[in-house]
Amino acid sequence: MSAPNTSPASLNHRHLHYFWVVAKEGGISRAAERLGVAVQTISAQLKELEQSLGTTLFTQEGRRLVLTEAGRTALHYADQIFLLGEQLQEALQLQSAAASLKLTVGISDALPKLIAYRLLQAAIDLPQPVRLVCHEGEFDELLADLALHKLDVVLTDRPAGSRPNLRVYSHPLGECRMGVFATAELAARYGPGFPDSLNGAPLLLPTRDTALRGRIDAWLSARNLRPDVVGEFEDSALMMTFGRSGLGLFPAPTLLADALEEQFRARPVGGMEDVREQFYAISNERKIRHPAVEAIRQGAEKLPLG
Amino acid sequence: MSAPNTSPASLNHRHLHYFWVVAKEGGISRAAERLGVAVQTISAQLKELEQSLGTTLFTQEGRRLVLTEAGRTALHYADQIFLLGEQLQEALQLQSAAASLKLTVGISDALPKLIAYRLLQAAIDLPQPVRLVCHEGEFDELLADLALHKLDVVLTDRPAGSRPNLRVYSHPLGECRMGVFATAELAARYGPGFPDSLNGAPLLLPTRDTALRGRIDAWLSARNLRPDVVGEFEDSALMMTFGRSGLGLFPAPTLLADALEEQFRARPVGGMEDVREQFYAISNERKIRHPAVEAIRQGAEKLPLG
DNA sequence: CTCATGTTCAGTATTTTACGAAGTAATGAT
DNA sequence: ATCATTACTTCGTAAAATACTGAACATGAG
Repeated sequence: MSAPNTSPASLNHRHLHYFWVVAKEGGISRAAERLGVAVQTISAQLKELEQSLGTTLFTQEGRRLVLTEAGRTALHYADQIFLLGEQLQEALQLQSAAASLKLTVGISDALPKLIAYRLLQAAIDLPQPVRLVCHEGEFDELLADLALHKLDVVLTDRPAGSRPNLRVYSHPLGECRMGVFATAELAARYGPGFPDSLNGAPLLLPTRDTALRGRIDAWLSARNLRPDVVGEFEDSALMMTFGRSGLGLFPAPTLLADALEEQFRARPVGGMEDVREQFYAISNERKIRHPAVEAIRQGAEKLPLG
Repeated sequence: MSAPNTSPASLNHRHLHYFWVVAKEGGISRAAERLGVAVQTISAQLKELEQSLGTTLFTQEGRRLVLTEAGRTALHYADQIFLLGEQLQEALQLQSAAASLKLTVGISDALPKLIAYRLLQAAIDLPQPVRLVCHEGEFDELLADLALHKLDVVLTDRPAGSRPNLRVYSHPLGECRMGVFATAELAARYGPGFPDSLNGAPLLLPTRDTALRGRIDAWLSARNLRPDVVGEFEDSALMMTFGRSGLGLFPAPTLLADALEEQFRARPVGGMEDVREQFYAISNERKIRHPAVEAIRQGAEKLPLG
């Protein structure tokens, strides 16, 4: 319970400030001039301060005001108080200048790194500097970290289903058409006759627990295609790395065609109509408060993802 | 034309106080309860503080407010600032409690000590404790010290005449009838036939530079009395001490009859009609500001001096 | 004496602070 | 899922604190 307010009504900073300036300037008129305030005002406020403190701060000696003993004591404290006030403002100014916004983001393994990069670009491009901390991991782990506030946001390829104990919100960021890619050699062999050419073709796929895998399986079976699944990967970057070595064809966002050519020497083999990879930002709040996360969401709207 | 305002508008103490309490209480609602104001008020003032500081101090995490890094810095300073504020008030409270009012008084030699004591009684009896510093001396010396602010007031038996370079003000305190006193033996001898018995009687008198001496001389000559002036004294107490030894009769305020009997074994010999000793307080100010001096002046009005 | 400084007062304007009502979010219970 | 609860915000207006004008007055200094 709050104590019976032994603490005397906290002293008025404005009054103290006037007192301080008057003491520094050595007179009410000069203080009034410096403060841009009428002398009567200062005189009255000084009186109120003296009343609230229960002491007289100045005595009129001759034609000038002279600090009393109590006044000198008060001035001593006021000096320190206002010094601290200035230091506080300086400290925060420095801090905010140096303080880049910190964005701790979890990136789902299944999300192509390049997509993640393009999404995060919006945050990096914010006027204020952003310090990015990226964690990669499995979807569930990331959600757990998010709930514990160890992450500000999770970027992933699917919304967070309704979970009993987890209160998280999925913000759709967009989607992107998928295609099949491979090394130039494999592309030359399987490109013609696509998609029928996929029958028996060596194919790398995401693991079954990803959103994308289900859509690809559906797409294949709708066309009665039976590729030879030579590898399954949780991490799409790992899949592409294997694909680069010529182990098999692999699915990827068509959007990334150029980047895949450059980084993985991969050529497009064919498009997978209807199969789209979706992207979500998952946060703890229905309404996104973190400015960098909001930047990501807004940036995604304009991004040519699909 | 708002200048770049290098000097940051001095931060609002009230805002900072609200921030401080919110941080301490861990929430706006609890802070509002403790401060006895509405939550909206605090919320708004917090926003203004954040704006004025250019940083956000709290983030809403779930349903509670959590200090940001800047907020923690600000809290650190606020702690010190409000600690100082409390200390300031405490210090002044102690100081004013212990700080007895200091009254430096000059007492003219010619003024009877007992009169001085009775005059000062009013100051001593003030509700606030008074620390008395008494200086005795000659009238002119005391006036000089007064002008130098080494004395708050001079108690004397005459007003300060208009002096060219001295700006002092005489406040009449009252007057008191005079009588002639002596040891029991002398009183028995000279009492009968008073005042004619004074002819040839051994008499002690104040020196010629006192106000009282002039009046006594006038009184004597008006009655054609020629006493034998066996001693002149600047200090009335010294005169009475000699009188106590039986050296001669001496004048004194009739008011002090009881005290003279007790202290100096002196008996009244007779009264001196028309001779009165007057008392004045001399100060540097036309209007008395020193509360103890004012108490003396007021106390003298009620005192049975005459 | 005059000038500079400070006090006091009355009446009014401006700024700051406060609050009621309504709204948004997150949370926990049914 | 729906709903009440808690916590905070926003908006518009009311109350309070602060400031100003203008004028009279006190006092000490030159």
